[in-house]
Amino acid sequence: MVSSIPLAIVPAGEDDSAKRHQIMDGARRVFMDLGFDGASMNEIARAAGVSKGTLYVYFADKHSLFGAIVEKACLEQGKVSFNLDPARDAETTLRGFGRAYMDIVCRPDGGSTIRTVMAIAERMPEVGRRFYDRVIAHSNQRLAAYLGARVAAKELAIDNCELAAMQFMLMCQATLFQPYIFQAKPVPTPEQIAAVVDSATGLFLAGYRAKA
Amino acid sequence: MVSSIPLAIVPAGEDDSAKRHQIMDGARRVFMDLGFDGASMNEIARAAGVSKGTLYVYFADKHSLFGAIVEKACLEQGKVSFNLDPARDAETTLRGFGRAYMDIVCRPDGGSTIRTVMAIAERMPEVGRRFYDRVIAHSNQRLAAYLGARVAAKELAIDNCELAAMQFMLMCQATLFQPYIFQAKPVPTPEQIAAVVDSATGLFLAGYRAKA
Amino acid sequence: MVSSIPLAIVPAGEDDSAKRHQIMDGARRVFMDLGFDGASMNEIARAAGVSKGTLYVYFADKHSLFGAIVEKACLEQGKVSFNLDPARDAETTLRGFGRAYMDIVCRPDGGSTIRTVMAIAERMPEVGRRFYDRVIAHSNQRLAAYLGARVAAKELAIDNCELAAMQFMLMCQATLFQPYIFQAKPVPTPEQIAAVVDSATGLFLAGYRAKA
Amino acid sequence: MVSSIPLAIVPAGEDDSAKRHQIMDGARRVFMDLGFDGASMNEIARAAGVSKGTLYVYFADKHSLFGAIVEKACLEQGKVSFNLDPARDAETTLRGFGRAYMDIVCRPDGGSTIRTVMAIAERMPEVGRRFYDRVIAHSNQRLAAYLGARVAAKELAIDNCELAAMQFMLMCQATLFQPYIFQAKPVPTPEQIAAVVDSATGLFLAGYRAKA
DNA sequence: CATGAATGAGCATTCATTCAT
DNA sequence: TATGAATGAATGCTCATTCAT
Repeated sequence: MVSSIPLAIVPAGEDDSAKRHQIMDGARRVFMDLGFDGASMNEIARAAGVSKGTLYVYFADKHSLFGAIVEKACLEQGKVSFNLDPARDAETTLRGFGRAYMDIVCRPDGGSTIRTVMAIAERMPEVGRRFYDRVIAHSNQRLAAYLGARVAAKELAIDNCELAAMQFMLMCQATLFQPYIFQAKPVPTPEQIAAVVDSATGLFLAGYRAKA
Repeated sequence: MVSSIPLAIVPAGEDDSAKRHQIMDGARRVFMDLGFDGASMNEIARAAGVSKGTLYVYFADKHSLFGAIVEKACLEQGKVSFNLDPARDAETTLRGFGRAYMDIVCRPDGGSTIRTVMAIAERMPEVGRRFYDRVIAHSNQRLAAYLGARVAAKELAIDNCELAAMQFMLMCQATLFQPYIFQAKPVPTPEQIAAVVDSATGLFLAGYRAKA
Repeated sequence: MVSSIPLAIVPAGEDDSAKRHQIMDGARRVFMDLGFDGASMNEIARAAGVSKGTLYVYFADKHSLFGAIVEKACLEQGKVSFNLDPARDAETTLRGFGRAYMDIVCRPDGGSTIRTVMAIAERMPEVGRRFYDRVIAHSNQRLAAYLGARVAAKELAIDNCELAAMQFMLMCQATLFQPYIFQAKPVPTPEQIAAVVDSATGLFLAGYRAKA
Repeated sequence: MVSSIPLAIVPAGEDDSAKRHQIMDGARRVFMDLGFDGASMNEIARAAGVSKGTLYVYFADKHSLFGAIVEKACLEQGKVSFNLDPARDAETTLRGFGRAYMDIVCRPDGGSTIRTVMAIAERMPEVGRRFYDRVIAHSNQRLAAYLGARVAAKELAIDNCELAAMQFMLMCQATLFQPYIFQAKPVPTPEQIAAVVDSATGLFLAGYRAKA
């Protein structure tokens, strides 16, 4: 009797199969709209266009699926390229960074990701921590590195670049992000963002520009 | 001698009954630990030390109970008295305000409240909005009013006091609040808070102190 | 030591206390409107204007209260006096009886009693049986007795007076009672009743009048 | 020889799935025994031999399940074929109809259906109305049509055939149906039914046979 | 006797997960 | 591999009943 040797072996990296992507796409929409508890596997299966059983072929359980979604969001948000050319002057660069940063933060599913992850952080601390490290701290470090370069270039005078970077990032959110995420005001317009980012840039440079 | 006059009469408003407080205390802990969906009425009853049925004597349903708890948190957080004497100088006042503000925000159940409310804001917008108005916007307005007074006193030069107040409040959180709420770092120490608030105060005044 | 002899002893027949009546009145309305299962002790207490606890002072439980209500309804419906003078001629008497009978049967709470008792008869057979005996069979026997008298008076020729009485009573309901109780048609008007009773009387006498 | 063509294909309409029937069978027994409120979904699941969850795969909720059962009972009771050949003589036909009709009404679950539907009619009027229309009124109309044919054939002289049909149907129940449904007497024997139907037929024809 | 706060078993319903096909 | 029918534990909520006052 001939033992049948399979002609095609599933590649090890089948993790990236189209089906898996399809599931994650559907799941992301449902999780971000309804939160972890509000999302049902039924709804996710429907949104992904697969059967409920298939969900469990690709993901061990609801937690794993959610974790994978957040991981992917981390990857994507971490990949966003800001123009942080160390040779570029601070004012232009900060203005540009601020607007790009706020665009991400206030993008419908950007805000939802933050909200959804924050919501579950108490019960899934590793998910929260990972999101913080990969998205927030990562952006912060990139901006801090840029600021460090401008300090070296003598344009800026900053003691603690990470703190300064975070100060700038948070000032860019002032009056915009919190009302948006608490559903008190609609998503901010580009004009509102520009005005707040300009104000943040002004205040930042007033304090951190190197003295002549 | 027979005393037939009761010395203490239970107030007519049952809203303040001990039982109601007891339930809200237990429910707050459970809601803040597990989120709205994660908290079960069974668990809440156990935490409050009453039967499930009793919960429904005092609150119409889970939403009402949750709403009452958020409302109470709003009230308490809104009642915190900051020393915002309009005659007091900005540096001292901002330092004091910043520390007091961060103490509230980072108090174990302060952060949990913010997280829990933010988590449910998409599905219970009125709860999110109310929390934003009563807690965040309210603090912001109080600080903005103080800043306005210092502008009038010629100590500060600020265009948009509400924006400036929010910028200050957010800078006070820099590197502290987000890691804490995403479970990436433990609750900040008073020393950490003091350092960040000092930096925020310095940056703020560098930009907003009236020119001689 | 003197054993204190109570000055007022609760009379044995305290069953008829005003409170008891008050409770039964409220309970009857609720039971007849909502059925046994649909009626809650809370609603009954409210309708009766007493506290829930008081209900249990007078009645052991919900079943007992319901049983007492039905018993009372039996008593009342059994006491209704029809004009069944044995000397009166059959046509007039049957017409009168038929209308009076249908008035009772279709009276809002008459129908409700029948419906409510019938509904519960499977689970509380003794209640159903008792209602049948005291109300339906009883009316039937009274009419049968009258018919017997008219047979003796040679006006009628009937073999089985009980069967004949029941035939007449049911014919009086034709096209009126069932649609009413199944909610297919509103409660019949006196004119409708009169017409149906007249037809029943005609058919009855055509068959049972003694031949010359 | 290999047969690869399936001989029986499952029909597309899941409405007729075996599981659905199985559930309805179990549910019918429980609903008819305990009434709508008395029946619990737990009990129904047990009686049907499926899990509670499965109930909700096939029926949206308890009301839908109950409605489906009543609907099915309507269908079945409406489908019963009476021998109402318009050419057949009235006496034979009425006797046959009366017995068949009483067999249905007094069949164990016939009475239970009537009782159960009547019980819920106040709170689910559309269910009550539908049962009346499909079962009671429908039988009545078929008999009325037959009577109309015999009037045309000059065998009978009837003014209002629907009323006459109902009179006959109700007379067939005399002394049998009410005691049975109120649990005062057991289900009638065929002999008892025959006797009562014969009496009803006699009375009916005495009044409605066309005069020579 | 009368109260009404408190109870907890029971209800209808949902949903993450499994498994035969 | 993919399915979707089936499960049963868990949920929010109700209500008959009890009992300290």
